[in-house]
Amino acid sequence: MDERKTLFADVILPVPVHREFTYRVPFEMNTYIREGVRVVVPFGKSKFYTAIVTKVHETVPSYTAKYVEYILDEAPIITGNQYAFWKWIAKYYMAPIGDVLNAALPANFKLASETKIQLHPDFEKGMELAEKEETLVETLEIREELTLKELSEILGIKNVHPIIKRLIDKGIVITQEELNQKYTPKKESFVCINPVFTEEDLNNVLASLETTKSKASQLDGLLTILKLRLDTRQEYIAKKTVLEHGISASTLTTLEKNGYILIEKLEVSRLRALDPSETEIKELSEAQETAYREITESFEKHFVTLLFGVTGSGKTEIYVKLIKEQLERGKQVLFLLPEIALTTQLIQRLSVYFGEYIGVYHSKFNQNERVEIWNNVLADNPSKFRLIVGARSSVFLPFKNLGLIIVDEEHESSFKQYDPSPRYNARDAALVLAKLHNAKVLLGSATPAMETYFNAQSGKYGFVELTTRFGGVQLPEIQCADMRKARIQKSMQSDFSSFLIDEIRETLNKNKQIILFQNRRGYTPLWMCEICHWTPRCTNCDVSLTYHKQTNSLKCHYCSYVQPPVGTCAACGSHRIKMLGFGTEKIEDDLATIFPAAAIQRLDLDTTRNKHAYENILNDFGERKIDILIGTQMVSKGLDFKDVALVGILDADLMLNRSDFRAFERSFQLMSQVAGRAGRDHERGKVIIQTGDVDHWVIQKVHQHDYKSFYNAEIIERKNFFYPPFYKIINITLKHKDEQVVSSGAQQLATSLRSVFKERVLGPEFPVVRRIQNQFLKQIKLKIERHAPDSKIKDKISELIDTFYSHATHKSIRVVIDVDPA
DNA sequence: GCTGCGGAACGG
DNA sequence: CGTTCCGCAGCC
Repeated sequence: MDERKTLFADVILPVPVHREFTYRVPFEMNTYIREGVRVVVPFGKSKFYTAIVTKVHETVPSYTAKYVEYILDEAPIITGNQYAFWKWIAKYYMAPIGDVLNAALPANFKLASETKIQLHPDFEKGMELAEKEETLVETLEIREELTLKELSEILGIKNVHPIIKRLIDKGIVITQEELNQKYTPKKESFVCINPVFTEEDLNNVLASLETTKSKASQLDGLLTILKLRLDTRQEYIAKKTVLEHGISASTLTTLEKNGYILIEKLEVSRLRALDPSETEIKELSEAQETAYREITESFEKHFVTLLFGVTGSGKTEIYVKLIKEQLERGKQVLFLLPEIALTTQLIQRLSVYFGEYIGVYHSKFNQNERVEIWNNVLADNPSKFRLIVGARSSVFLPFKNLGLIIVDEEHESSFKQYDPSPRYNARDAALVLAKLHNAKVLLGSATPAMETYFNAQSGKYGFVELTTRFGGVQLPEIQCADMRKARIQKSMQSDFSSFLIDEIRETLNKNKQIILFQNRRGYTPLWMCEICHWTPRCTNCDVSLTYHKQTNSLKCHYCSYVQPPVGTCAACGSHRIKMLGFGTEKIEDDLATIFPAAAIQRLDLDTTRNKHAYENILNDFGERKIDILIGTQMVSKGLDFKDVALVGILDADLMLNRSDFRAFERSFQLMSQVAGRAGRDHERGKVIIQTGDVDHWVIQKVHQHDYKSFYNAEIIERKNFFYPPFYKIINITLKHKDEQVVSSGAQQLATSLRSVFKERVLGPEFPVVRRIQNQFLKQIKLKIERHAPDSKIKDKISELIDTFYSHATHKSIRVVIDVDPA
């Protein structure tokens, strides 16, 4: 009787919707349906999607549910902990659960159907057709099937549905939903000795081959395979390997034909095995040893601990020891890093210790590779991928047995995702993940986020400090170049102070390397008519265009708008257009004129578009093929090169004058991190900061390498102005193409929020850039007390936004919510 | 009155 | 998100 029960399944669909959907389970699936498996379900009029089952129950819904089409997995591919984690992300960051699913699952786990158009099998020519119908039929005769997108391109029509409907009615075409399964295992050829042969048979075969000269290559081949089998202790030898040993493919074919060997295609992993090695962990220095011991002790009392260690203090070795200990206990470890720091440099360092135990997971990995890592983590495979080193999205892997999460460079803003939704912070989410697994968290940084240091100070987190640089190298000597003075004295050479130029020259003479940092790409960010102050602006966004010399074009950094440079002022017709400001491109250019003999390379978004560009540039720098590296933020992270003797920060004011509440925190972090690139080996490095405000307190703190006193000063500001860590911020941005609509909408939403949250509501205001991609923006900020009931507040906000949307005039306004903005 | 477009509603 | 429905503008 049990079999006849009517079951229903609640599922999450990969669409940006907040709720789950209920489907009916066909009886024959009753024994197979379970929580955490993927199912294929119809959704809407004609689509099929992969969905995740979250609950199987018998509650009959108030509507007639559609049936589950089929079940894709025998066993769950997501765990109960993961579901809880997804729900937390959705709730805390106010994101649709479908968006969380999309972020969490590798794309190849999802299959979606796509509508394809085909000619009706009974269609015969001769019918009277309209021009567009004729074109379509002709194309289908050649192409057989077309997607809706292709069709719309061919016909030059945006809405193709009416045409298709007409053609279906006339019996000319049919539509078909094609499901595309994406994950395919990778296969390679392997050879093995035919297992029917006993040892004795084999000897006979060898002996017989030996007697005939013409069979020498066969003998050679067979012996090679036998040797490889002995060496590797594997029955199956990769064909590739045999070929590398000088055996020809034709020999192998002959051996197979004679029945001596078998050649088979076997599934292989796409994941390159890292060179395993049995390196003993480097002896920790006394300071490291102490820190290690303190962390272990701290973990007994605190579930999160901050490791505050100056740049170059050797945090990695401490991590290694902690990871090793967890692995020995049979636990999984997650090591989170900002995307950009996931360079081969660090992975190689770790692979020396952990070899095959490491799985690397980040955006440059293709979808098939991600599925493989996923499956291995899910299986809690005891010999593979025990340690996941990854960027923010690796918090979504199906951990079963997590013992420790390390978040290195925890202050990095790139742990926060903005686009697409969910707008989550992987560092904060990691804490929740760890809690679910009863695992420990170690946050590491030389310049902790204000929130983190605050929590460590208040005793919420454990705190361990590492104050000396590894090997006793001194922190770099930091000096300021007073740009205001330099400009008055006219001692500038383009955008460089003579002080910096002299230092660069001296460094080059000493045959050392230089890193120059400027947080702005392109050539010049601003062109201005000297007569009337007109500047070329983007037609879609409210920003001025940046000149890129490389492409000789004016580009918008907010949308893809590009236009040729202008020679005359569009407002007054004058030809006197001057360039203001400077980006990495201009620095590269000017420097090449001043130091024609130096090898100069730029490292920014524009030079790292290709997959391996970043790696290649770093390799060249490591091999001393580059003397001067000029870059944006990219140069501030994880670069570890011993011959860098000088670091120049070209425009500190640019960072300090930004209008967001984290401007000082970011400036301090960025400058300290860039400075840390200097003098990583024996010699003390030098850092020069160009600024118009040498007395600026933040610059003073950077100069003194004094994070704590920076923190103590900044924390007062945060308290006085109701900012984190004392208050949590929620940004609500409204977008609409009509400025009037967005303004009045924002005003009304702010009023309704204010009725509940009172003075915690700020705005609405135009953000710094008030129009992006032809959408006007208005921003409302909420500042909520740290200890306020989070869940209740978010429910209330959602409710108010729902009410807001129920007004006809607001339906076309897009509302974007960003919780804890970076 | 037809066609094509864009906005809004909705999916189970 | 993708589809569908609906109202509207432009056109003959």
